[in-house]
Amino acid sequence: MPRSKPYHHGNLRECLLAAGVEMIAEAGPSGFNLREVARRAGVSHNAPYRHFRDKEELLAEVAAQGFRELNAAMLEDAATESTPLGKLKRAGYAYVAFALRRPEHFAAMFDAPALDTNPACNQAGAEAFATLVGFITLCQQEGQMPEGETEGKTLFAWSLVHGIAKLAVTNRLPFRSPDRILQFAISAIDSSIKSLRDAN
Amino acid sequence: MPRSKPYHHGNLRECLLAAGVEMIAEAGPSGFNLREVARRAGVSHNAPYRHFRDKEELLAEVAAQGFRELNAAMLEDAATESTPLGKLKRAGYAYVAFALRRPEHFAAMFDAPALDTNPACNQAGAEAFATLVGFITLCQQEGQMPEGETEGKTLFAWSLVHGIAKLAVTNRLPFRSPDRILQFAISAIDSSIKSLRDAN
DNA sequence: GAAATATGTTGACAATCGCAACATTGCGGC
DNA sequence: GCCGCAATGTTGCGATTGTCAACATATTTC
Repeated sequence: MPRSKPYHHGNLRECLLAAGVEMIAEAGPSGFNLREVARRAGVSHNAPYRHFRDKEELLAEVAAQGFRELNAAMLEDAATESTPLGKLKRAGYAYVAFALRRPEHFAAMFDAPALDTNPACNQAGAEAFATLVGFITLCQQEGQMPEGETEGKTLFAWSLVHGIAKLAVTNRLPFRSPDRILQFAISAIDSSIKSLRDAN
Repeated sequence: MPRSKPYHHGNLRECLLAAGVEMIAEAGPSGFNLREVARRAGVSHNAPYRHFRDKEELLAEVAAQGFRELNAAMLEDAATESTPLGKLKRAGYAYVAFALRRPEHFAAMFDAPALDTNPACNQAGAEAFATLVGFITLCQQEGQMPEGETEGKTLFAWSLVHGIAKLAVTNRLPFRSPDRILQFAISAIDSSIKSLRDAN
């Protein structure tokens, strides 16, 4: 049995991450603090420094975890559709739905400054992006979208859903319920996909 | 001369706001702190509390100032075009350009939690939104866009440019220079406007 | 079994937010 | 012209937090 359990606590690193995810969900990026995370994990306020360089690094790992969940949600939702275009739409829907479901976590994934310098976070983010690229490539291969400019098309789609998600999460959209927001998201995604199909 | 100058400092409130704007530009929302703002204004660390309830309120006013600048930039840029569609495109361009020019200020305007509860900030934000609504209405009146759904169309356009701006500012777009980003923004805006013109 | 290393703890310091108490300045009523 | 009062600014304080340094303890390695 190679390295089954670390030293004292058991596996403090994972516990801290879990506590961090929990705390982000409750307090958001501004209320997030190392000492409380340590408290929740039942260790002293300095124990986290054995596993993370500083608060920022722990937060970045929490964000990375968010990207993985987002990616999983997109893949799962897309799997319920059979056509490439259907999958793409569903992935966009899942993106917005994730933001609505975990607003604080979503904020932690994108708002933190210099977050793009963390390897784990970048990796996880790139995988989520790759999922979108994959769906668009699929659309192109099956003739449901013009060839070429795959990256540009993906960035266009991503920008739209990201904008919707961000505005929704910061309460900038004039809809009262999450359902109305998702409804708007669907119609916006539909419109944008039309423009992706027609133009180049 | 009615109330030309307040009491001791002169007009501390305005000074604090200016210092706040300056500080946001340099340190961003996370590095922003009341005491440094007070220092820059040359007053004690508690003087700001006579003009703002707390740090959050000062930040909200700084954000409101940002919305006014953003709005002015959109109006100014749009004025260089004569057609309604041209104005709309230019406004979107100005939106992204503003975010690139003042990334920290842009972040302060949208990332701060519970920022939507501040009246001044809401007011300024609503005015910027109204500018967009105005351009789209104009497009509809001049027959360059189908009638109806004005708000929905505006939200669609806003979401797109906001997404581009946010992703750009957080370094998520694979472009190296601001110029390349703006170039992408223009093509994305063009695509989206096509879909607004064609579909409903 | 002992040395080295990984992990966790205690204590300290500086910075920050915001409160409370105090000082000063300008205004209105007489 | 003078005095009380409210507006404005200051000093001092406690609580919280991030992070460093020194110390303690458990695990692995030889």
